[in-house]
Amino acid sequence: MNASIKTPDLTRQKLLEAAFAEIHRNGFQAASLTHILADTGLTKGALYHHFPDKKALGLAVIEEVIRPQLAAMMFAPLADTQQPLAAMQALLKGKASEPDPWVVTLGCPLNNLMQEMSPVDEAFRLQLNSLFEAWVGVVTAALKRGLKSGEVNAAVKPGDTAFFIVSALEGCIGMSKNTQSVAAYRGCLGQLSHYLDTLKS
Amino acid sequence: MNASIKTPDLTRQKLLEAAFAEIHRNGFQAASLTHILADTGLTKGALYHHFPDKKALGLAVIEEVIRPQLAAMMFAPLADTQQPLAAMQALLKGKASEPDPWVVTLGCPLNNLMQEMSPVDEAFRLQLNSLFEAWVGVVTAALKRGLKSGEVNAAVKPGDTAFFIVSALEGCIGMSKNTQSVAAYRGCLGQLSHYLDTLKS
DNA sequence: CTTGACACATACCAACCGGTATGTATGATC
DNA sequence: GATCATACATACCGGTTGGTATGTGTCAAG
Repeated sequence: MNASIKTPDLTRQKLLEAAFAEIHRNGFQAASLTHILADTGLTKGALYHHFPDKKALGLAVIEEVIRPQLAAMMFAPLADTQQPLAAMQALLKGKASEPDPWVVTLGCPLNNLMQEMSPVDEAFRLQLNSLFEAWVGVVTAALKRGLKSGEVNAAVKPGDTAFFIVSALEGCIGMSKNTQSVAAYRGCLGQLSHYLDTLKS
Repeated sequence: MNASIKTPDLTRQKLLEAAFAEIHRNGFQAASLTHILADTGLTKGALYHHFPDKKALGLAVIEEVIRPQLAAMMFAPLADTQQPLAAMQALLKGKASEPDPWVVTLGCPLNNLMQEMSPVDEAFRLQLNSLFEAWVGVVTAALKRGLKSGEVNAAVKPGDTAFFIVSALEGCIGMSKNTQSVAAYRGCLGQLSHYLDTLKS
C-alpha cells in the first residue's frame, strides 16, 4: 500500500526531522504533532508506535538531530587543534561570510530549547545541559591545548573562558535573530573574534 | 461586592503583573489566560475589558512591565556616566554578588520573549527589538562618553561593541539559566567584566 | 499454510485553549 | 431620581491539543 513498504527506521528519521523543523520554528510546547504528521504524510499511529509521547519525541530530537548537527559544525573543527583561537576565528569567519539563513531567522536550536524548556521541564534541562556542557568541554579542552602550545595567554582560565565564549556566541545568535539582520550578526561575531584576540599570549 | 470597589487601573496592573509572571515562567504562547485569572482572582470579563486579546496583553507586559524594569536596572546606572566601563563593571559585580534568583532560574524576560516570539510574530519582534535597541543605544551612548573622557580605548567601535556587550550578557544569563548554578553565572559575568577591561585605553 | 509480531492507519476522546455574548452591580451625570 | 457608561462576572462556544483504542496490512517464523 505504501510507496516504501515497511521501512521503520526511515519513518522514524522522517518523524525526527519534521519534529526538529517544527520545534525549531515554534518551540517545543507550541510544536503541533498534527503539523509534524502533516509534513511527513504519516499518522498518529506511526508516531506513537515509535515514540511513547511528545516529550520523548522532543528528547530524541535533541539527542539524534541537534547533537550530531552541533558536533559536526562546532565540535569537529576544534578536535585536536593546537591553535584553538585560530580555529575558532576561522569558524566564526566562515559563519560570518556565509551565514546560515535559518540561524539568523530561527536561531540556534539548542539555545532556543534551553531558553524555553529549562525552567519548565527538568528532564529537558538535564538533556540540554548535557549537550551544552559537552560543547563547553570541547572548547575547554581546545583552550588547554592552546595553553600548552603557547597560543593562549597563560592567564586564561580554560573552563570559565570556554563557558563565556559559548555563551557570547549564543547571545550573538539570539540577538541577531531578533534584529533579523545579517549585518548585526556579522558585527557581533566580529566583536567575538576580537575578544578571542585578547586571549592570545 | 468586591473588596476594593471599582479600581480599574489597579485591576489592570494586577493583570499585567500576573501575566508577566506567567509569561516569565512558561513563555507567551504557553501562558494560560486561565492561570493568570486564577492568580489574580479575576475573570475573563475583566481581562477582555482591559485588553482586546491575549496578544495585546503580551505587548502591554513588554511595554509597561519589562521596559520599566530594564530601564531601572540597566539603563539608569549608565545614564550620564563618563566612565561607562567602571559603571558596567560595578553593575556586573552587583549582579554577581547578590544574584536575583529569578534571573538564574527563569532568565531575562526580554531575552526569553525575543527567543520565543521573534520568529513567530512580527509585532512582537518589532516591539521587543525596540526595547533591545534602546538598551544597546544606552550602552552605545555611554561608550561614546567614555571615548571622550578617555576611559575607553580609541579603537573601540561603540555601536558594535555595545551590541556585543548586551548579547554576551544575555548569553551569560541564558546559559546560566540552563545550568541553574549561580557559580556559572558568577563565572560568566566575571569573564564579561574581564572583557570590559580589554576596552580600556 | 498458519500464526503472530511488527508497522502503521483510522477513529475517537476528554481537556484545555482563546474568545464572545450576555448579565449585572456600581458610580457619575444631569 | 432616572439614565447611562464603566467595570467587571458568568456562561458558553468552536477549535485544537496530546493521547488512546482499535483495525489492518505486511512479513517472517514455524
